[in-house]
Amino acid sequence: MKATPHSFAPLKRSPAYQKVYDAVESDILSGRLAQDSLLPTEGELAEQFNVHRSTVREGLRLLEQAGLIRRGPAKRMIVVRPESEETATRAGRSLALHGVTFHEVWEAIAIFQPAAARHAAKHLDADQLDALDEIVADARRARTGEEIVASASAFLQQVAAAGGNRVVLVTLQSLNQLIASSLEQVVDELPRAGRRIADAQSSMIGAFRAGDEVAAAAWMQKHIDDLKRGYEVAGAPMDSQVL
Amino acid sequence: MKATPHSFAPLKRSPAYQKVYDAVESDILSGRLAQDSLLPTEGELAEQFNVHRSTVREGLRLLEQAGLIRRGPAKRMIVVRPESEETATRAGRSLALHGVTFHEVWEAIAIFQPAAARHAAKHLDADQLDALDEIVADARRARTGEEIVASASAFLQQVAAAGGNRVVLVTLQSLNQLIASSLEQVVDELPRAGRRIADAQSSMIGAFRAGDEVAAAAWMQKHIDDLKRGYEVAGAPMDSQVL
DNA sequence: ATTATCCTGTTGTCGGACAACGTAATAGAG
DNA sequence: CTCTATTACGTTGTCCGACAACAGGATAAT
Repeated sequence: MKATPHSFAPLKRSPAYQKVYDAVESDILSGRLAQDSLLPTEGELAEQFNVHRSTVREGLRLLEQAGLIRRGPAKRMIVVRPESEETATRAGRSLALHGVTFHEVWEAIAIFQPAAARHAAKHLDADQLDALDEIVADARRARTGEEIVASASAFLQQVAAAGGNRVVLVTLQSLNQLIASSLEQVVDELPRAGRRIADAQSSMIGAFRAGDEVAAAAWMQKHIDDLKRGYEVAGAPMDSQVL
Repeated sequence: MKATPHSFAPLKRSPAYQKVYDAVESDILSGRLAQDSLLPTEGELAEQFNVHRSTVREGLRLLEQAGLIRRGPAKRMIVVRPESEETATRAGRSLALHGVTFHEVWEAIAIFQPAAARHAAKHLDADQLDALDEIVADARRARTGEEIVASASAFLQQVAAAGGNRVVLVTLQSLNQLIASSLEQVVDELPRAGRRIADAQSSMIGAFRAGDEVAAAAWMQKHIDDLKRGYEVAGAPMDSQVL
């Protein structure tokens, strides 16, 4: 046996379009390319990098999917920051691909969202409380399952947004997105649970107004249990995969 | 005023490369394209979709960046599932780009991780407890900041993994990744806090063994406070951006 | 049997071309 | 002179065709 004395890294020669991506990404991350600024035209980039326009375009597609650039005015590409919603979508899809079940998603929400509610109780301001009232009003008006899902999702979202912590918001956003997509599959059976959901939301708002963290968390727990109940009543199996 | 009677959706005609992406993505998500299976060659795809190979390639770049395909043997593309660490990294970078602060990340963890600890107290089995003991032992042995960060991160990870809920795991993974990268910036000052951290971990394990949810959550809270303390002692500003 | 060599299929890159589309500039109507 | 219609132009989206670089398998030579 020769016994490899030292194994060097595979020494990957990345293709040119990757180099294009790296170069532009670097300039975006470092701030040399400001947000909302227009990217040079494909032709200019091709000239600057000294590669063919097709190659530039492949790099642009990478940047596009990475969420770092977007079509701006006149079809030109502009630099943007990845929207949290997109990131949430991507994260959710990744989980879905791994075959996570409704139960896992629901459980994760049951764990995290009450904690977020407790935090929200300390930070919600008058405007945000009004927004919550609005959402509950919508919920009570809701007749179809779609509307109920939408309002429940909006409610959770609003609570997550309280406190102005973007990390908390994005984290819960992806979870809410997943649970919503699951609930939408069984919307027809949800109107039954609509009342219970709205009641829990109302009680929670009461706790928020009183600044009662413990009660807020408890009501959130109940609210989330109601979501599961709706899912179960619809006869959907808890271990079915989300998507 | 003409008064628009009804505004139709912008009716976006997506470019062909986007259609290619959508078509392939759909087949991957639905499972029609199995994991690890080879994608048809660019030429074949071009023929099937009836577009030019350049167009196909742009679509492939989108799929590549989306993490749905990867270069396989003989340079051919193969179908893969996005790895959760990758997703976590991506989510983290997105947040970093939005300029989230250390405080936001820390706060998010302070909100979520104790809740996860409470959940873990109900699900940790003997093996997992042993693994935690191992981690604490490492923590006590740790001299450098790097080692402390690594063990703290491993500890949080292990707690997140308890209960076998992948959604919980992935969610906390990205947060832990972010906080770890911040702490690594100030590792030199961390050894001071090493002892406190290890003590909190030990106490938490005790609570886990006793199945005491409340105590577990409380100790986790303390543990996370210690992480912040370490950061503060290092003189790093809480509102500094993570990266 | 093992190694060196050629062959073939695919990707990476290039050059060029043209239609579709938006924007900005220009001419025309009031 | 303002406002609308039209034209001209710049840029993207897509196509065509071509070729070198490479990896893997088949083949020939040792």
